[in-house]
Amino acid sequence: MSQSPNDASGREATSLRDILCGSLSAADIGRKVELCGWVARRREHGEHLAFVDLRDYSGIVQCVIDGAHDVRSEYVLRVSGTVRARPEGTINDRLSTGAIEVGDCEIEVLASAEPPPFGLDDRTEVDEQIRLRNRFLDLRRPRLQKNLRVRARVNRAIRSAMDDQGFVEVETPILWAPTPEGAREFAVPSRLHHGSFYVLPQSPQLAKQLLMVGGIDRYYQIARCMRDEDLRADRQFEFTQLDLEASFVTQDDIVGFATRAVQDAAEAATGERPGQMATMTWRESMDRFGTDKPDLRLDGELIDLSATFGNSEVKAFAAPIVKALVIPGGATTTRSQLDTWTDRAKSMGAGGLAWFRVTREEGVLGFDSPLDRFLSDQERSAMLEITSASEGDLVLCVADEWRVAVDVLGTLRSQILSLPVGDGPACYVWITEFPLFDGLDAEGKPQAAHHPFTMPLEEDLDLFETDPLAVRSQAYDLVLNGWELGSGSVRIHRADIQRKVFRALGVTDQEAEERFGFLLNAFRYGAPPHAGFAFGIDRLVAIFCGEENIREVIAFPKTQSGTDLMTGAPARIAPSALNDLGLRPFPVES
RNA sequence: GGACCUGUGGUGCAGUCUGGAGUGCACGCCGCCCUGUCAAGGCGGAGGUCGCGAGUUCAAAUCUCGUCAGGUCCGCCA
Repeated sequence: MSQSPNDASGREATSLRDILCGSLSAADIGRKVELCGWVARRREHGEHLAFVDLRDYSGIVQCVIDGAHDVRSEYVLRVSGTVRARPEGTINDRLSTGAIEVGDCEIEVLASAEPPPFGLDDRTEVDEQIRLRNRFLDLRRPRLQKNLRVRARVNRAIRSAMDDQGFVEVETPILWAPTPEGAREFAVPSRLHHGSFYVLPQSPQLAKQLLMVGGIDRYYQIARCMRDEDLRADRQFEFTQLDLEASFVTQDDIVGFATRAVQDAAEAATGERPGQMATMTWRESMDRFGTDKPDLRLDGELIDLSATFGNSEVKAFAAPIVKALVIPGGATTTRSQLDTWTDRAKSMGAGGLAWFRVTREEGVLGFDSPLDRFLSDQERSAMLEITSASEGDLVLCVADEWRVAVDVLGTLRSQILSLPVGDGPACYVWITEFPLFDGLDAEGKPQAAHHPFTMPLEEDLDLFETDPLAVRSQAYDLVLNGWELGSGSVRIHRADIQRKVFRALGVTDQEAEERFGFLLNAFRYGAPPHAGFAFGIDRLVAIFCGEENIREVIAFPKTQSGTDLMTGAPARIAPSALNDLGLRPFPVES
C-alpha cells in the first residue's frame, strides 16, 4: 500500500499532524504521534473503552479511547497518543497497522459529520448515480483514492519523460477560434463582440503546428480537449491527452518519443515496464483482426477461405472474399444468439452470416449447419483443415467485399471473445499506414480519415488522380488491449501537397482560407517538416487501474447525458448574464 | 435519433414472470447494556409516494401505455 511515491514519506507532516495513519508500524512503538483523519469505524465497549479506526488516504489505524467521548462515523478527528504494541492475541493480520495501536488518546473533534448516505469502505457496491451525486464522499473511498493517485503518477512520469526528451511544455488557449472540421464544438459567447463565439478546442492540433512554425522544435502539453459528442464508457465531453509535436522528425522519431512516455507511465502506474511494442500496418490489422484497434490478447484471427470457396457452387459464398472466424467452444451457441449475430452482420451491410457448429460423428468431424448440405466433401474438409477447427467449435463465415467481410467478423470477434480491458498482459501495438481517405461522402468526395494536414506516403502520391481511396498516409495509432489510446501523423508542410489534398477533399481555396487561413498563412513563412501524436490519458490510466470506465479515473465526471449530478450542470443562467452576452433563449416548451 | 438493461426505507438486495394488507434479508441509523474489539456483540426502536403519471382490475411494487433518471451499445466522436 505504501509503495507509491505519493504515500507516506515524511513530507506529510503538517502543523496539525506529524504522520499518516497507514504508515505507522511496529517501528513506531513508543512514539508520541499526532494524527488527523476520519472515523472509519468505531467499536464501543461502554463508557470505559472504545476503539476508533482512524482513516486518512494512507490507510487505517486503531485508536483506543478510555473514558467519555462522543465520536461517530466520519467525524474529523485530531488524535494525540502513543503508539504501542497490541496485547497478545489481539493482532489483526488483515490490517497493515494491525500489530500496533494508538493509546492514551486525546481526541479533538475538528468537525462533526452526519451519517454518510452510503458506506465509505470498498465492500459495498453503490449505485453510480448516488456515488456521482455525492462525489466528495465517493472520493474518500479507497477505489478513487487509489485511481487518482495512479493518475497523478502517470502525469508525473509523462512530464518527466517528455522533459528528458527535450520537449517544452507550452500551454495553448482554451478560448480558440471556430475551425469546423470533425467533432461538434462547444461554443463560448463573446461579451465584447455580441453574436461572435470562441470555441473550446477539440484538441490543440492547429496551435501545436503553429508552435512548430514558431521554432519551438519539440512541444508537449497535458492538454484538456472538449468535444460536444455523445458520451460513452470511454468518452467524456472533456478529456485529457498527452499532446506532442516535433520538428525535423520522421514517424519513427515520434513513435519513439511516445513509446518512451507510455513505457514510463506504465512503469510508474503498475511497476511493470512494457517492452518493445508491436507494429503492423492498417491493412494487416484489418485483414487479420477486422479492426484498426485489435485486441492482441484474444485468440484467433480472421482466416481467408477465398481460395477454397472462390468457385464454390454455394450461393452464400458467391463473393470476392470469404473470411472465417473460429470461436473455440462456440458450438453450444444458441440459435437465437446466432440470429442476433446474423442481424448484426446484416446491419453492417453483409448479406448474412454463415455458421458451422463443428461436430464429431463416428470419429469424423463434420458440421451442424443449414449450409452443410450444400458443401462438397472437398470443401468441407478444406474448411476444417484451413480453420483448424475442432469438435465443439463454431466457425463463422462472411462472404462479401473485403472491407465488409473483415468489418463484420472483426466486430463479432471483439464482441464474442472480449476480455475486461485490464485483464492479462498489456498488449500494445502501433498501427501504421492508415488510408488517407476514409470512403466517400454523399457527394462522392473522399473524406479525410485523420485530418486534412496528414502527409500521404510519398510513394502513393501518384495515386491521387487514379485511385485516391488507395492513398496511404503517414498516420499511426497506438492501441492497447483493443482500446485506441491515441493517434498522430506526419503533417504536410509543403504547399503543393496540401493543395493536392484539399483538391481531393473538395475543399476550395476560399474554404481553406476561411477555415485554416491563419495556419496556411503561417506556413508561407518557412514551415519545418513536423509530426506529432496525442494519446488519451483517461483511457491509459483506466486500463492501468483495471477500470472499464474512464469515470473511475476522473474526479468529477459527467453522466452519459452530459450532466453533473453533484453541481447540477448544465444549468440556466441569469437573464442579466444572457443580456451581457447578447443572447436570448428560445422559449422553453412546458 | 435508435436498441436494450436498471429504478422497492439511508445503502445493497429479494419479492414482479404467476396481481391479493409495504412482506423479507443484510448493512447503516437511533436508544440502552457491555473494559480488548477490529465487518465487535446483546436487547429494543425508528425509518417507505415500491422513480413519476395514466390505464386495466373488486384489488397493482407486480399487468399495459407514457414519462423521468442512471447505465451499456448503435449512430456520432476529422
